Amino acid sequence: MLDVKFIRENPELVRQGLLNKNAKDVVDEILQLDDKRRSLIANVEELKAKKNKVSAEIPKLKKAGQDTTAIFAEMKQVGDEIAKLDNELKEVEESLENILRNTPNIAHHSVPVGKSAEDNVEVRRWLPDGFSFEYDFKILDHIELGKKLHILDFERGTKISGSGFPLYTGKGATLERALINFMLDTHLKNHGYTEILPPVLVNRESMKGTGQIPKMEEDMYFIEKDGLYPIPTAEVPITNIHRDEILSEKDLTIKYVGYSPCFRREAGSYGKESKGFLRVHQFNKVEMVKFSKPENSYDELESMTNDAENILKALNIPYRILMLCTGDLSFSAAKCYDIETWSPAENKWLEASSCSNFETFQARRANIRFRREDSKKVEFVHTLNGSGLATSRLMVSLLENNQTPEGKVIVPKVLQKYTGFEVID
RNA sequence: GGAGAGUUGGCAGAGUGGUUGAAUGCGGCGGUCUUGAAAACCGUUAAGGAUGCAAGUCCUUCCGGGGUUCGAAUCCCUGACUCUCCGCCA
Repeated sequence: MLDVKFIRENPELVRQGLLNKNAKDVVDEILQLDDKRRSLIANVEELKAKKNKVSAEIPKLKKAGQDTTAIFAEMKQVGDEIAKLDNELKEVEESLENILRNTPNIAHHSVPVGKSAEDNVEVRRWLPDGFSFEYDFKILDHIELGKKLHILDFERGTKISGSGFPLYTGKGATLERALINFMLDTHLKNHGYTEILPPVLVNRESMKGTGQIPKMEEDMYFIEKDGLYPIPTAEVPITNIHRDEILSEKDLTIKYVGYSPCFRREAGSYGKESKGFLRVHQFNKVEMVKFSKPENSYDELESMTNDAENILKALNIPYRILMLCTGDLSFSAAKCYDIETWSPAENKWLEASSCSNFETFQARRANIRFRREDSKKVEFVHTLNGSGLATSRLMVSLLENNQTPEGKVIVPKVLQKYTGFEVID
């Protein structure tokens, strides 16, 4: 959520920011409502001050035995007037809040201006030693490999739950679990994160806090009976750990990492992009979340991206880093790096991670603040998160890049102590 | 699922309709004393909003929402959560 005060003071900057993000220009609408709001506040507070003053006098008058009938009548009127203005104010505030909650974050100045994914900028790429985009044997895709090696069973997954619910079997299940553990261990031991194992059903407040609601409501599963949402990412419960809290400056940066299954309806997105693992309703993800001081958040974004990259380097998977342009940034993000891994069978790059800085956008929604040591002032923190990483997309690249001409899959060295086997055949 | 009790400031805990934003204790911060520290003593210690250059002034908030009243932390309704007992159960 953007700060009204900031919009009031920098209307043109915000206007341009919204345009760059392909969003509707709501600046004037916001400013009008804000004006109305402030004038109503001035009126109603004046009346309230009067009410308070008189109310304090009444016990004294009563004690002195004076007749208070006239005052009561007058105060009744003041009370009615206050109620009326309060109602108006509430309506204005609700409209304002409604617009603000549906207005995206604006991008950091370092983000390239652009319309769509085509304008994203490749920042760097990393290829394993001896890697080539040319293969001297026929590459199988992850679905064929999964079937042949009896490690992925999409048909039975569909029988059990419906399309988009992958079933891992045998060494496939073990490999998945190994991957999760390897990623968690790396972030804990090498990158200094604290592990979290969060609830996977959350309440509405939490979904609002991280910005999935109201804008993305259609893409969320919802358990009506209990008013709970299966999480689309561990970002939601982990960021909400500190909702409505004032953190100590000395505790920042807080770095959490957690594994969770992720649930997404992906409403209306069936088709060629959705075969196998490319788009699923349930997948596993290890998520990194940071709570940072504003002045450090962009350094933290770089290091978080590196943390995710280190996983891919260790797994020997080719990847590239894209800086998303303004038009392709998600609703809440001010800056974002996508990490894409290479799929030889698809012959393209697949998004496996997104590392974003939300600045104060989520913190303002979720009311996450910290107190400065010296000035004792309270400020919003910056929140960041990044996948580290999503195993389903990663699994595509992992299987395809490690296949042999005979159609076996070599388990990457770093995973072997987790899997207990070196080859899947 | 059934019955009951509760939710007050960083924490503990008073307060059942009228200067209560809220006693008291603990904790935190500042000071006096001390070579330093402890103890003791004194002071201070919520967040948000409106207005103002500022100092300040004012408003809101005692779990959330609604109501009664001239006036609500206090009374009524409702929702969430916590605890105890019973039932059920990984």
